[in-house]
Amino acid sequence: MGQMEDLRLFVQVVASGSISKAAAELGIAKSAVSRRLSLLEDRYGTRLVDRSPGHWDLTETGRELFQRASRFVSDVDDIEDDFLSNGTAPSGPLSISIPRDFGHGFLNKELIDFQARHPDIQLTVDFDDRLVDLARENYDFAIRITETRPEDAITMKLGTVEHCLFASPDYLRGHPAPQSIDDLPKHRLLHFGWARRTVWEFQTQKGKRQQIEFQPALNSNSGTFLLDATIQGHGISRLPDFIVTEALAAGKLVPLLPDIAVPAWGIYLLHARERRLNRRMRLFAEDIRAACLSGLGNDPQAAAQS
Amino acid sequence: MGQMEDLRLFVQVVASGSISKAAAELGIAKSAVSRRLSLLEDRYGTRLVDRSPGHWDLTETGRELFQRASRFVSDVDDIEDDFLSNGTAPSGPLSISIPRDFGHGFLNKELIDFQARHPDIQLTVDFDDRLVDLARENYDFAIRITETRPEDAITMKLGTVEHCLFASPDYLRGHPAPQSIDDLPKHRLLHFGWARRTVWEFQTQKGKRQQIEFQPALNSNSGTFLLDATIQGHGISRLPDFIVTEALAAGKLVPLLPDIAVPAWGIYLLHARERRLNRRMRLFAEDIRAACLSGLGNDPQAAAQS
DNA sequence: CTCATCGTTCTGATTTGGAGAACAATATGG
DNA sequence: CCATATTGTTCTCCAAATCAGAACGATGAG
Repeated sequence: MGQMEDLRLFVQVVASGSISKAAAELGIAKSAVSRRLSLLEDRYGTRLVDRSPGHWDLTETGRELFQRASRFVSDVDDIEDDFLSNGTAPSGPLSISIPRDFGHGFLNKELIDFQARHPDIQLTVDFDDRLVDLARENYDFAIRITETRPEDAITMKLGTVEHCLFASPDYLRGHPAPQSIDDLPKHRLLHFGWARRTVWEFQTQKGKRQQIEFQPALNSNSGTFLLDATIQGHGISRLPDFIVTEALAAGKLVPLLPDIAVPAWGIYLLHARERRLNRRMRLFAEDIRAACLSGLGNDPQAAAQS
Repeated sequence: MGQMEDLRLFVQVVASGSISKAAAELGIAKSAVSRRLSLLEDRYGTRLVDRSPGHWDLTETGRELFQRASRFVSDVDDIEDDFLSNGTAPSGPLSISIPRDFGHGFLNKELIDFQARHPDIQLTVDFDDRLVDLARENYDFAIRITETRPEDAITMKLGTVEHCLFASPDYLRGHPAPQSIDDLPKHRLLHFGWARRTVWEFQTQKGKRQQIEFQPALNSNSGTFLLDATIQGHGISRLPDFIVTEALAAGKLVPLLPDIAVPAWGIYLLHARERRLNRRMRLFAEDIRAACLSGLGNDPQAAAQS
């Protein structure tokens, strides 16, 4: 980063009125915002914001810095806007591999919008749940939703996916809803993936981690398939929010153990290690990142992670 | 870095009129300047400078960007100037360990100037050739001049020190000057360091690496001592430029094999791995780095490395 | 008094950017 | 016309910077 970027962050922080809010708006951790503000204050040898939990007060120096820095920050934004549109339209191929369910359920609109904004980019979207070999199969990007960060590519974390436990009302008529995590193995559990026996991990309201080990009643790599199976009363599944939105709204599914937290999976944007980002890739990455940050416009209530 | 810093670099490049000159003025490699300019052009999707070896032409777009970016860059510089002086004067202890010869022969003026500029900083300068233990001995910084980068600390490379071979005219009256690297082992060689047998490495004009192995006639860790010994005709030594400047000017020493290159040693600024830079350290590091970049003002002819 | 939320600090991991080598391109001088 | 020097470009590796996330302290509200 640089000192100019620090001034821009300062302007953002003051405009937000809190470190936590600024972090959410910027899409970075609040520890990073706190740290950079402190470094700026250290650099200038003076406090710019008097703050503590529940207290926020811009100092006289901070007020003056905000006033002066705001002017050039908007100058820079104007320059960026003008020159980003001033050049030739980006063109050429851009190929993305996206998990089927996530793509259809979450990114369709965004992908179409991106194509509309950049008609000269030849966008290829491959809906595929395989772990593609980015370099060999010549993808620019892949999106993956996993519990652990992929290690064989350069990854950008776009956000997280919350999971919940669901069952249909029909299933629950024949099997009383579980009252605790320990009750789960007594049920028919539908697992995303392939495993003869597997482990689901949870976090209780008190922060205690707990696992269950079980033999899945059903295995599949299709979230849509698992959704359908769950709706038809085949058992309890653990599914990401974006898959179940409609079924929940229609009353076809019921959330279970809502006080239990399922560790979120990360949404990662991957590209091959040796691939430097070109302009199309950068535009796509920025759009996708912004979309995930704002909850993809589909659900403005979705809060940015912090 | 960030997009604002890239615009600042662009302004600097245009003002310099060449990538090589801008690199020298910025104190970074020309590959880095070339790279960042290309990335900026890639980002805006248009050429900002038409350039090739010997050719330099600002495009229309580049001209406009330069004009607009120049304004806010000077705004930012004004803010930096005002706010850096606006705060309380930096104060507190700052302790540095510096090799004796390098410190006395090269940094005295700079250290005094630094103290004058920051009277509230309690500067402690320890002229010591030992490899100090930064953390245990509580130094903020150490400066070291070595062939290889120190690995047990965080290092910033300040510059390089050129070495040459020297002898006194008196010595050369009794021992004909070496005509080639192969002639060297026939001479009495004075070595900086401690070694029963050691190796000196050279690079011929054609880029070929060549070594000699020999038993030093004299070992010492004091450049001053080796200088005196060389002046008194005890043999041939390999010494850094900053030690021999006066003796050369006075005709007390004669350079040998001037077409032969001695691999330069690096000047490194070290601080303990677990030590975060405080304001005093940062000010010192910036001053020292700038001083080394400009050849320490003692020799304006010294060109910046590139 | 307890709980929730905010801000801070620390550590490990990840990303970014620079150094340097190698090479291509171009201009100049012999 | 050829050789050399200098500039600009590209690539790879490594160092440095920065971020994420965990843990903890502080503060306010109920």
